[in-house]
Amino acid sequence: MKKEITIYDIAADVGLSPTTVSRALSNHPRVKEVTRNKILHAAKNMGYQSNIFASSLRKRRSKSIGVIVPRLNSAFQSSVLAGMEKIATQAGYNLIISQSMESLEKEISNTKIMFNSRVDGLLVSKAGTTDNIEHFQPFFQKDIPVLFFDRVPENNHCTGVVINNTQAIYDATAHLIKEGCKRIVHVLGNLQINVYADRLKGYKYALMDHGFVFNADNVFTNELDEDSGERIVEKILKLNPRPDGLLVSNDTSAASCLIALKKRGIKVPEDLAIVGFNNDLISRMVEPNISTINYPSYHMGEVAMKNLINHLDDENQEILQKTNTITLRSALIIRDSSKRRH
Amino acid sequence: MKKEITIYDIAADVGLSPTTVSRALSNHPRVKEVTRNKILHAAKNMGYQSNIFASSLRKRRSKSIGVIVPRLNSAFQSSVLAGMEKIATQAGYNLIISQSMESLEKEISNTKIMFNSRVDGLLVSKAGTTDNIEHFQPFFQKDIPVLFFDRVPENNHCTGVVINNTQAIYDATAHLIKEGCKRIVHVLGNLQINVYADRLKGYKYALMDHGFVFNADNVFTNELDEDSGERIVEKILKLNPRPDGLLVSNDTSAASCLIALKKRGIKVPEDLAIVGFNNDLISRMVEPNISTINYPSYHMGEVAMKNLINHLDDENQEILQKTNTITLRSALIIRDSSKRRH
DNA sequence: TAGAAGTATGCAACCGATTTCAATACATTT
DNA sequence: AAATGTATTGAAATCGGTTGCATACTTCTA
Repeated sequence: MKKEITIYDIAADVGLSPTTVSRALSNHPRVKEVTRNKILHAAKNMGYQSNIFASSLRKRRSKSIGVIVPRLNSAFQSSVLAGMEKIATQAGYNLIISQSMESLEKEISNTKIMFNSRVDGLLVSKAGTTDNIEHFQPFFQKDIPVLFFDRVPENNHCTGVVINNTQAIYDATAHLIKEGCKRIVHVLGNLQINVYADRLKGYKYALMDHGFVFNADNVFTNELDEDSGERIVEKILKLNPRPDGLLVSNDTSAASCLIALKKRGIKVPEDLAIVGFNNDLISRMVEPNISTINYPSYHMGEVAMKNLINHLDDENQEILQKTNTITLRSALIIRDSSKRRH
Repeated sequence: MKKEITIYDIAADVGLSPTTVSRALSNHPRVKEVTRNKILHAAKNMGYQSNIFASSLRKRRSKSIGVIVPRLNSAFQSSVLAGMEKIATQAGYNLIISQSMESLEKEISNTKIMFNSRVDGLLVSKAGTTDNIEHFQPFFQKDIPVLFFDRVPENNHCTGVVINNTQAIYDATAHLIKEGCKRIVHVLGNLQINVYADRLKGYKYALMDHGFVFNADNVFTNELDEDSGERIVEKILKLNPRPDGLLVSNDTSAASCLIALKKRGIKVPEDLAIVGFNNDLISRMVEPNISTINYPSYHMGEVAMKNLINHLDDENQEILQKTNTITLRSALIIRDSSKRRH
């Protein structure tokens, strides 16, 4: 392997000490302008490349941030990541990304790797089965900031960036009621996840506030994947009286339901009104367009990263410690799949 | 900050030298079984955490791999990344990910960052405007393997993982012809990108082989985003005679076209048959389902990462150097949007 | 039993940038 | 001209793990 150019080589070249070279390269003010230029020039000429390992070893920080998501190949998550990457790069941080595959075990293992990689901060959206946060203890102990997004732990020691899931589904439910729905089915994912637990609350509250009685039979816990529609619709058809409103916690599943319904000749929204969640591309592409909750995913990535980095750079640790939750604005988007009045 | 536990602390604790501790921790064979166990035990007890900076500095490798994609928030890319992450994690490599936003400038800057981060290898899908690969020179010079995927440079010094884009569109075109289409429009992205240039070839060859004359008016270069349908359909309607086949280089755009066509009362596939590309979720969800090319994105991520890591681990550098291109199987999936015969 | 061969451990020199403390050079003030 | 202050620079220790070479200790062979 070719020899690397180090600050010592530069120092020898320009006849100064490594100390001065180091200072010049990091724009330390206590180096004469002329000297600095001479050094920068030599560095460029010699093809100098700073060694981040040496630097990180000495400075005890890596200038990198870890991100753990349940799955990389999800429209929502990749949009969040895009927002994070933008901010991180701007601020000179690297992004180390891994996925937990919705498994607590993998999440623990990923957390360890991130810790060993000495990330300066960690951003996490929990796996479905994660019910404790023991495995983040090493981070807490070393005061390495951990910030959760979307799926946050119940524990309120942790800072999280979220939307108001309860409110969002409250609004969606109220909307369906206003459209004349009498029996609304709510389909959601694993209730261990705050996101879904909160939404269920919103559904209940809205029913209550509008004089409806909550009925557990109308709540389905389900995978929300591409094929879920068939299973969900089968269940719906077994209910008597037949539901006339459907609230699905993700647009992919909502679209899948829509297709399954149409296949059976059930009209949307006339026979059954649908509202999805996320405002994914798919909600705008199927027919009828699916009403949904706009989830500002890209923005969530930006906000989460910005907060974490602010915390790191300004050394005003307290801000994040005192902040408990950052709630982003989400909004109901009404489209044809739920318009039953004229 | 609390003091870190180092191998020196462990050494002092068990009454051995740091050398032996280091060897024991990295499973070096020249340490007695008993000694090793004693050391591992102490390490665990004392809460030892290896310092990768010190290790990387000395060993001159980072155990991390860089990935540069045009955009993170794309169904295709995020699926590729998911495949890469799986393999990388299994092999003990970290993933440092960044996006070029389709800009050469950002790609260059990202490349520099990756180089400075001393990734052990680099995986790249080129930005649209990238027409040279000068900026990877530092990697080539230092013999750090760079592997391209999907969007690869023309230059055939580089190893790439791709599908046979020419064949894919050839098949799609031939299919449309077989379905009775006489005038087929092909919509694709920036022709600087090999992916689209190759597809255009496939389109031309297929026309030729079936006795059609290629007509440049039938080729549109376009953004292939969610809103592209309106613009594309407007252009189509200006053509005379009216086209009866549409080959769109991405499913999002194909779906967008489908919607724009339906809005105008043009029947798919009767008046106009459509074939998309990628086999994204959306192609299966719209009505009619869109015929498309199955692009094995997850698999591409796995294969690319596996090859890169093999190369790194086995030290048999030659394999990758001698491999020019790895082509994955893609296949035409025929759905309702292009079935015109009974 | 001497000598060879092998096994287990340690010494000390790295890897390359940063930073504390101190020294020197230079400018300004009285 | 002396004193004080300020701007530049440098020596050396440090971050923590790895590794070539040396040494001590076993075991085996002739």
